[in-house]
Amino acid sequence: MENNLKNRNRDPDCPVRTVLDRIGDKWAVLVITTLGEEGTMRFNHLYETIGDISQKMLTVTLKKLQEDGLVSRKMYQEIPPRVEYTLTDTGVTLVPLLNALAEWANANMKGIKKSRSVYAEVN
Amino acid sequence: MENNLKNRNRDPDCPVRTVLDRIGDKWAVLVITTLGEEGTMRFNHLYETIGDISQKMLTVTLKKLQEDGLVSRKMYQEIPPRVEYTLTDTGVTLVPLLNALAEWANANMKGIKKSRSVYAEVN
DNA sequence: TTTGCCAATTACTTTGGGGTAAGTAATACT
DNA sequence: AGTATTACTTACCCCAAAGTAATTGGCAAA
Repeated sequence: MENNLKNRNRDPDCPVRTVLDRIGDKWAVLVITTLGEEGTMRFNHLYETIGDISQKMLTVTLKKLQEDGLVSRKMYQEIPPRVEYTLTDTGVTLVPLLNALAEWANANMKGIKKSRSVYAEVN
Repeated sequence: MENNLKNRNRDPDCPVRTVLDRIGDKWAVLVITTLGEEGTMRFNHLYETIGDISQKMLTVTLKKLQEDGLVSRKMYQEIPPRVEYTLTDTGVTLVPLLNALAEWANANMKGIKKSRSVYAEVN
């Protein structure tokens, strides 16, 4: 409660920013919410479910999420290769927050779109 | 509940993406949470409170938020000019969600940083 | 008369996110 | 022999987002 706004915002280690670097990433959010609904998934399953992500961005995003300990990766020594991705316990705790945002989005999209079109008319 | 994941994700009007376009923006989040704490603020007050945003990005961000109807702008015909920014009712409803994310960030930053450093060592 | 204030705007440059396409390893199938 | 599969990696390129720095307008105070 007694946080100093200025200090918080200037802090290079600001937790909010640390998190936004990941959560603000559209692909990361999509991966987390998708894993949150489907549980464990293989690479191509994620790739097809998300639909418009490229392989490159999926690889990059998964790597970042592993790095942060939000997603775990399990590789099977088989041919053809099999790799499974699952949310970690920490990752799971993020899902309800993202879902809350999604619900907010659903509830407010109409108003936002209307506001945008009104704004566009005036300008 | 019976949402089809694939359809949802391929939908160009997907609410989640519509919202992420704004919420995923680091500056927008900073502006909303700052206004959420301080109430009405003038341009320079926001500028100084956020600290490391440029005037340009603050202007651009405020414009986007107005466009979406999340922030209202009130201009006084005075010299030197005075402009006040306030969250709209819709904008206010977003604050607790963003604060929840901030709390999550605070609670999990330590773990994330540790995970990152462990990951860095291995690779 | 020069400076400062406030809220921008403009011009210019840089960064990097993200796309496409091709390549890779190792094996099984035809 | 040739092709498919899986989970990537690599190389190359583009464009929009964001940063920097200078400028504006109109008035008041030093």
